[in-house]
Amino acid sequence: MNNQRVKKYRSAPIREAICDSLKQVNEPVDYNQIERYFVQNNIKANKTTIYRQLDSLLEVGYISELDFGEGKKRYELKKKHHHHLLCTNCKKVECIDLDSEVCEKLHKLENSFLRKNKFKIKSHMLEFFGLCGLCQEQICNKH
Amino acid sequence: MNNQRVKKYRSAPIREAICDSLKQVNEPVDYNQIERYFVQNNIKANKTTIYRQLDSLLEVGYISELDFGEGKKRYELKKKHHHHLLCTNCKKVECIDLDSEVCEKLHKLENSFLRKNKFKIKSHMLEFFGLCGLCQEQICNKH
DNA sequence: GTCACTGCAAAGGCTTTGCATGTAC
DNA sequence: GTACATGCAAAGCCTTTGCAGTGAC
Repeated sequence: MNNQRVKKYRSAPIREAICDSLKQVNEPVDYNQIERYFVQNNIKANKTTIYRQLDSLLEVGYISELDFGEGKKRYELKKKHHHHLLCTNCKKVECIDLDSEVCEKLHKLENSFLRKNKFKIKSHMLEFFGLCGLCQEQICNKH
Repeated sequence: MNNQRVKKYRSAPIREAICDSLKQVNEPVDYNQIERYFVQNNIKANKTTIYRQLDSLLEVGYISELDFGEGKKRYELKKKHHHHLLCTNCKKVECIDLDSEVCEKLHKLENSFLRKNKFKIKSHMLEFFGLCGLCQEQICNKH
């Protein structure tokens, strides 16, 4: 039983433009931000095409898909495992690295799950929610 | 400036039924599972009403809303801070407690963000994805 | 000639909004 | 009589599907 479809990717301007748009920023972006990039750069593309090329990029593992519970997905270039800070006020997302001590603890933890819960961990998601510097100021000034 | 709307909740059978449905299970459930509970128990309720009462329950902090990137929300009775194991195959969600050492590390970390990134953490989300015991067996047997 | 790339229109899934009725306090 | 509880229909948002044309290999 061999399920591995071998898909031959061809040159695809839209796909490359999506990659460019993701390279522009250091944060996970949603569909709308990608569309905005296309408009600003005079690139015409259909919604369907963009979503399909995002799928292709996910398939080949060039990008990652993220969900912060906003009712939509975000995408970012795949890179070294990291985490995010999401400002619940302005919705800005920052990427952060955790110090290795914490990561090590998490990985040890994951192994222990296999023993205790018979659960084989494949990945985890650790995201932080709060207020970025700017929003803290703004909210304090309101009083 | 006082934004605090004082909402007086009245007796609401639908709201209570939602609570009952959540008490039945020890896992975060989605809208469909709540609806199924209603059908099974011969409770008639409109979709809108259910969603609105879920909002009310969120407002008063009786339940929590969760998002595992499934394109829908899950709800659970609010309880002591904990985390989840989500089986990527059968979609079952288990609640887990982390040992206090890990939690402490995470909280220390959160405080350090305020100093380093000027980011005031209000909450975090740590969820694990993998295969539950049953699915591991099933998938192994396939070969 | 197969299959990837693209577009258009439509549908699909989950959730929210608008409007209207009934009813508790 | 205000405002909460409920229902129905419709819309909204994000995403996917179906069908069809073009073009690369």
